[in-house]
Amino acid sequence: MAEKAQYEELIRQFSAFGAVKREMGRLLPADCPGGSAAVLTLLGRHGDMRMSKLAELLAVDMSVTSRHVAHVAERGWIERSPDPADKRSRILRLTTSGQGRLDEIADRTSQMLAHRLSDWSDDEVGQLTRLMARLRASFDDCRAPAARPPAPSGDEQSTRTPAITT
Amino acid sequence: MAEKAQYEELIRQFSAFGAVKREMGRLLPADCPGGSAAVLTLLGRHGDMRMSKLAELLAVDMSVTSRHVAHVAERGWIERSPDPADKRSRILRLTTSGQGRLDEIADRTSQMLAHRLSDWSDDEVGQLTRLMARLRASFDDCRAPAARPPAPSGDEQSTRTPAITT
DNA sequence: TATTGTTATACTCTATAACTATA
DNA sequence: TATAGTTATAGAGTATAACAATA
Repeated sequence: MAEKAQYEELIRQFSAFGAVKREMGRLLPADCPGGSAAVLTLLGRHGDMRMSKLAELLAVDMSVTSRHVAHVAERGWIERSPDPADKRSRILRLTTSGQGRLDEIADRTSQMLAHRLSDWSDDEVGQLTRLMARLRASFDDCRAPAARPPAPSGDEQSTRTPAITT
Repeated sequence: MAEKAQYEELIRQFSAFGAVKREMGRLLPADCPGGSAAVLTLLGRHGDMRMSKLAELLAVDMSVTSRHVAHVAERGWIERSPDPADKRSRILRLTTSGQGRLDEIADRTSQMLAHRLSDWSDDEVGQLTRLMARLRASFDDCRAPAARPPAPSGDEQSTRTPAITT
């Protein structure tokens, strides 16, 4: 358990991280903004999946996912096939064209990082990756533990807006 | 120097970090969005400063800084006094009210981190903080590097993508 | 002519809510 | 009634460009 000053310093780094994120975004192709790149990356990483699964991996609302997916589908980078097991669902699949786009993006961003982090050791890059993954996990875990959050309004975090309750 | 796969994994963590950032943003007061909180934090941390200095610390365009500053000034959290040395400039200063607001925000965010990172050691929090600070520095440094990186030898126009050929 | 700061405009990302079509 | 996905709307953040006042 760290001290308050340490948390405040960490929070400042969180805030400053936006500059890094924007710098990365600048080298994306004009027709492939960050949201589209994230969709391609996750489909390339985890293979075919449904909208709901993708929304969970993106950690955004399904409505947001739907827009990003529509954008990449319009450009032919993914296909949406009906799910035979559930006709409400759609299975997302990377096309050959989408794979090419993904490769291009991965090349650009990797080269950029290789340049920017040229004086980082292999181990340091790994450390940052691990710590950020754990950070994300620590935030995800706090969904159901019996702690005492300051605002006990009793709602579960979901990837989508609740349905109407009438 | 790390391998490409390692960079790609790091990039995925960058993308996923958005969820953490949004989670933090949710506990900010309704009248104090992230941009305002950042202004208060930096003024509290570094003391009085001019717009241009604040823009540099925020790592955003001055036009963006101007909007954030206007927002907090309207609420009486900072004061903008004319700079006697340069009448184009304005000196920004945290008011008592603004300091109170800042304390409240720092309390909330620190408590939240203390809760989420309750199983992190003091040293781990420090490591993440240091690595993120270094990451930011590594990006800042690459503004005018006269060095010749090994990968790109003759290819230009990596940042700017031509318009879509409809 | 250059710099400091402001404002207008546009674009991206996000969440909420309402809607459809299935289950 | 509940779930999967879509769409409409609104809010926050950002960058570019045009502008005013001053250097």
